[in-house]
Amino acid sequence: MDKSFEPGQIESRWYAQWEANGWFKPSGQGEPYSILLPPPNVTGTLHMGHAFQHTIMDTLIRYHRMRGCDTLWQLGTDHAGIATEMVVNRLLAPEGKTRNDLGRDAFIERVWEWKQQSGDTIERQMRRMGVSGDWSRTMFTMDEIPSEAVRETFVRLFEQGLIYRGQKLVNWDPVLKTAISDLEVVSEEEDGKLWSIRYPLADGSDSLVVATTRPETMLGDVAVAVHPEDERYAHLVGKRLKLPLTEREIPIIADTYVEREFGTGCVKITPAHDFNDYAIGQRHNLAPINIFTDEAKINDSAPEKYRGQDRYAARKSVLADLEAAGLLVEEKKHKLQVPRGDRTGQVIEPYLTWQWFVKMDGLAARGLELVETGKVRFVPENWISTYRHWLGNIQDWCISRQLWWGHRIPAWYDEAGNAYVARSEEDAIAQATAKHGGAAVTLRREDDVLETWFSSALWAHSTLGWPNEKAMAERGFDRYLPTSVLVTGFDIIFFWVARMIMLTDHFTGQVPFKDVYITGLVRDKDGQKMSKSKGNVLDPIDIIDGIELDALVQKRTTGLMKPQDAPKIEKATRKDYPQGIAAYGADALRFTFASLASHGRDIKFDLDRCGGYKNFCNKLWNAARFALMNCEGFSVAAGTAPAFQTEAERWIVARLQRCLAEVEAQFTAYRFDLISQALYEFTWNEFCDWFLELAKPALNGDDAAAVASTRHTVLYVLETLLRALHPLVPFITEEIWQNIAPRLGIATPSVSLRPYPQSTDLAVDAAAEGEIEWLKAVISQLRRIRSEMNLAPAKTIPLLLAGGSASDRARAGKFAAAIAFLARVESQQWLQPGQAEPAASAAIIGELKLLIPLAGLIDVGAEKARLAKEIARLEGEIAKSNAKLGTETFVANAPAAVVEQERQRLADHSQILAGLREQAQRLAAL
RNA sequence: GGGCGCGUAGCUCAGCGGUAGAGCACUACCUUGACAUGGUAGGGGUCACAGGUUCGAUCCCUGUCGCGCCCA
Repeated sequence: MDKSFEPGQIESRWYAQWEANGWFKPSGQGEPYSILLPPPNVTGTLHMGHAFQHTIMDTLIRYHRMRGCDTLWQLGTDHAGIATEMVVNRLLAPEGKTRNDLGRDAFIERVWEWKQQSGDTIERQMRRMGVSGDWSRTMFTMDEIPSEAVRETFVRLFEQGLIYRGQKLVNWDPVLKTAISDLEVVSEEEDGKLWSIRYPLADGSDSLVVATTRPETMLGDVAVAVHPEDERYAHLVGKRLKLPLTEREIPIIADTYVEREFGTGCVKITPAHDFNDYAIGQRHNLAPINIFTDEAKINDSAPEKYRGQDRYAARKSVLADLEAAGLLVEEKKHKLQVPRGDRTGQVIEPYLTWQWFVKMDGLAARGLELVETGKVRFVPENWISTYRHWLGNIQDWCISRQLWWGHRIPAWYDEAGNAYVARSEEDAIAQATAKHGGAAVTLRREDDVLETWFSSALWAHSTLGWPNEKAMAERGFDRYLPTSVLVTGFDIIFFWVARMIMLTDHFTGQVPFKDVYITGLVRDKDGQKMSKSKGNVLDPIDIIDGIELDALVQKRTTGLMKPQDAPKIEKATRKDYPQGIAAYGADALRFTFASLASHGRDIKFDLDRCGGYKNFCNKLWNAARFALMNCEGFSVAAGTAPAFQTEAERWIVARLQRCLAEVEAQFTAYRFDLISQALYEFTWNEFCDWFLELAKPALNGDDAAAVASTRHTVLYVLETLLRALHPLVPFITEEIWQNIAPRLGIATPSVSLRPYPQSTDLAVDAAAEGEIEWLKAVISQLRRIRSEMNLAPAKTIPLLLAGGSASDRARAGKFAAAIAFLARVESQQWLQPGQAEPAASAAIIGELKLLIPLAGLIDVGAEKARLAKEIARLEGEIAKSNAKLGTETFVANAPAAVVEQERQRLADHSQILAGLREQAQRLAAL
């Protein structure tokens, strides 16, 4: 093995072998354990959020696979309607073409070409992360099986009366010219203006003033509303206004929606262009007037002079005309919430269109019930309230999108506009013919497609073959549904988790998954969301492979929506990463993600932390080198248990047992941070820092049995540890394991095929733990004296031991070699009772006194100061204990064990204090 | 306005009714033979603030302040 761990050389090699051997496929044996991959955009690239979640899923899958489960990790990709269509639109732009120039079929052809070309990028990147899913059964949402599921679902829901077509106000992206979901609209505060406009009464007797941030929409006003209890306007309610710039008259109505304090207390009502106004319009039976085209230009419902103007041009014209008419009262600055599409960044227009909807009330009630009754469990469980809140206030789900890329809605229209929903065109024709009394009809297929989340909502059962019985049998529908756990972010609880729960239950009677583990969102180290426009994006692959500064700057500053931000981003990048990014390797990155996966909602990613875990990998690597160097020519037959000859061996096994018990418990609790912490601490602080150090004198000692046993135990514990770590850091553990396993006679081809170590496999020897804790205390005390007395590390010291119990004497004898080696002690000698102590630096452990003679080594003044400090500390502790034990209520009310513990602490501290005081007096007498 | 959550070491975060922890950063010493991506020792916290419950509160309750996110 090389002197240091170099991740790049080993990762690709092992991954290829694992995959080629088919080890990621379900074994078909054991208890089923399955996970659905939230399908990433097929033409996208891997980002930190994916890398994080994939790490969690892979760790769970590898853990359960090693525990003998029949593990299925269902992989797949999503067609991502809007996102993909936009990318292809952008590709067409340089050719000077739009999708309409190509026509539907040719455009879709181009999308498939693009998918062909870029579609495996993210899958390649997932392999770099070590993702051990079953690639052989990966699915794409536009494949035949999920497409059939989509058609079948749509038709059945329609037949059940749960899908309908209706005209409603939706969020409209006027550039993409499609409806988008509420959840794809991001409202942020922006600088705008508030205009006050005077509306005269129709009879000319009076006027009132409305305030608006969108004056152009006045062309579609159908009323002005005031608060019913607003005395200022009470006399006007019911009267009519003459709407400026148009010839229309509109009523003044009263509605409690109006906030009296806002603006003038008069609100213009434009039902076709505002969600609140739409609701008011319905309450007051006012027909909406739509004044926009699908591109947000003024349409023919408005006075002629404004027709064809873009919404912002129209705003200018309207304001100019109002000004000219003397009706513009005021213009002032105003902050307002502006809704923008999260894909395009365009200002979204509430827009009245015909769309397809799923009725949600019944489905939502059932979805709620499944979670409330624990059929689906949220981890952490407080996410239930988010889920509950959304389902409790749910609106019907608008599923149609005016796009071309996606599942085309299986509906056909006749010339009269009647819709026929059917599994095929033949069925639709048959329905239409029947309706028309057998007369031949011409049908036109619905142009719209379904929104992407519609197919994702079926993902749990469609990937298992539903509704095709043959496919269901082949893919293990009965075996793997419900899946074991869904790992996903809280941002898509609504988009995806809730819809999957509702639809999988509705069509299969099963929940899609038993647990939902909700992860936090990966942010940068300052808690900022990572985004291209902020220029703080990290690419997981760059962390694995490393990247030069210039290349990183280049990456971050190209393709920006606002190219003017490039200098700022470049500057920040050069400051944050003056050396670029080093290659940390996939294992370090995975371990970092695991250790950050506490149950919070933000994961602040700090590269320094990743550096720490790369060092951890190197530590493990070198521990293995040590083991191999000391085991040359040593091997045992398969299945031979170590003899655990020495206390140190029995101690490390006991510590390993406790570590494994912790890991088991934390896997159950989905606490990957605590899993990684337990393994990190065991590996570094116990195995490396103490066991391997204690092994050195044992391996170099004269006791042949101890040498053999220690060698065996080093290998045994290391092999067990590698198995325990494998689900988190698969590459490095495989590489090391391949070197270790043959020494133990293990012929298994991969660590991933070995059983996960269980705490119950190992014995805890409490006596050995006590012995080694004593030894650690002695060595720590001696090291502390050495350090505080400024003794050079290489300098050896003589040690005198005084007092002490029989067990102290036995232990000192037994561990003489370890003490000599680890504390650099050249001689060890017991003072006889009554024998005078020389001037010395001292430490006390229970009844035992450790003395390092001053002669030539130690400065008396320094030792006095050291003692004084330690005495003061102990006095503080003792005072605290005394105060507690002196409180009657404490002794009376606290649990006996707590009181006893406090007494013991007082006794221990007092004993040490007495010894140190005696020592201080002795020095004072010199 | 409604809801959820968070304020613990310089930074990122665990913890949780009974002696405040980790990683990184920091200080001193050390290139000894697994590892300087390292070793040894060390410094650093009135656990946001104020009340309350309790023998005992960083932890439970209430309020205040500050900061996020989601929904209106």
